[in-house]
Amino acid sequence: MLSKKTKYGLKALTYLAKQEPNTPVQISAISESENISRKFLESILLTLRKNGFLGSKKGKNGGYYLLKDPSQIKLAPIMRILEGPIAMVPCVSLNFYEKCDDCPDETTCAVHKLMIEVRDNTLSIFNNKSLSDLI
Amino acid sequence: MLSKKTKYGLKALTYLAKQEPNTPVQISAISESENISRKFLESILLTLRKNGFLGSKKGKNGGYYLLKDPSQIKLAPIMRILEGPIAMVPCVSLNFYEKCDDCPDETTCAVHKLMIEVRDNTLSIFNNKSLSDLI
DNA sequence: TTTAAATCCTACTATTCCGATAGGAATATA
DNA sequence: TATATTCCTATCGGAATAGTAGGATTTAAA
Repeated sequence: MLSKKTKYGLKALTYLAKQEPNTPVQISAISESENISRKFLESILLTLRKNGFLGSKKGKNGGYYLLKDPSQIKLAPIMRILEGPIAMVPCVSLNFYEKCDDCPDETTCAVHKLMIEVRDNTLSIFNNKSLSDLI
Repeated sequence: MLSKKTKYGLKALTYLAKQEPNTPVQISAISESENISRKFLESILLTLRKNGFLGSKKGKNGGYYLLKDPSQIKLAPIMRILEGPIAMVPCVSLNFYEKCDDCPDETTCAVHKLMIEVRDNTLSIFNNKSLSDLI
């Protein structure tokens, strides 16, 4: 299940992608338009900024704006920042790999093979779509 | 992320698929072979039995066995029983649909459309694979 | 220069879910 | 009758989720 954090983050980014470029949009404008708790959204936008997806301007008339053209912002990195691994099991994750406690040998694990296939499918969607595809 | 419950369930079913048909296999045999907590596995097999995937025999020399040929047991229903919805958001789930609080109109929601695509991809894998493909 | 408006930052909290455990009841076999 | 097994309910600690609180900091405009 997608966390609210990720869902709200995607919605906020899509909202920003529809605005005039490089013009700061205030958190409250986004939160009201998208029905997201203002404070929660605040923390989400903060992590998106810290990870290089958003720029911000403080003070009066401040806000957030996209740092790149929506067509240049692929979904996969966003998903990784907000949601974490795209894979359904850590032993199959490209960016968050972890060995399973119970598995002596990954190469013979039935679940492992299956989840690689699922990951590849999902990943190809997130790699081939950008913010502009969500508008 | 796949829950341990689902992962262990799939492993247990795969293990049973490799055994002689209609011959009860004890929980402890599976739990030892697959490195799964015995008590936890017990509860997983119980729900699989209650949902018609497994038969059981009580008492001495009892155990669990598959009710159908492994090639006839598709993965999608197993996933739904153990993991719940296959979709990443409830508003896109075929079997566990729920409306989103924040979305006034699903048809215009960017996340909604995206997640339908992800669901369709994942679902086609789970619909087209059966236990015999995991062996 | 003051005031208001905005982000920034840290910490806290309530609730839910996950993974597991406990302990015994029921049942079947030898 | 003894033993081995599943069946069932209940409980529990820890982690994660979805926020909330409150103030510090910065900027623009009056």
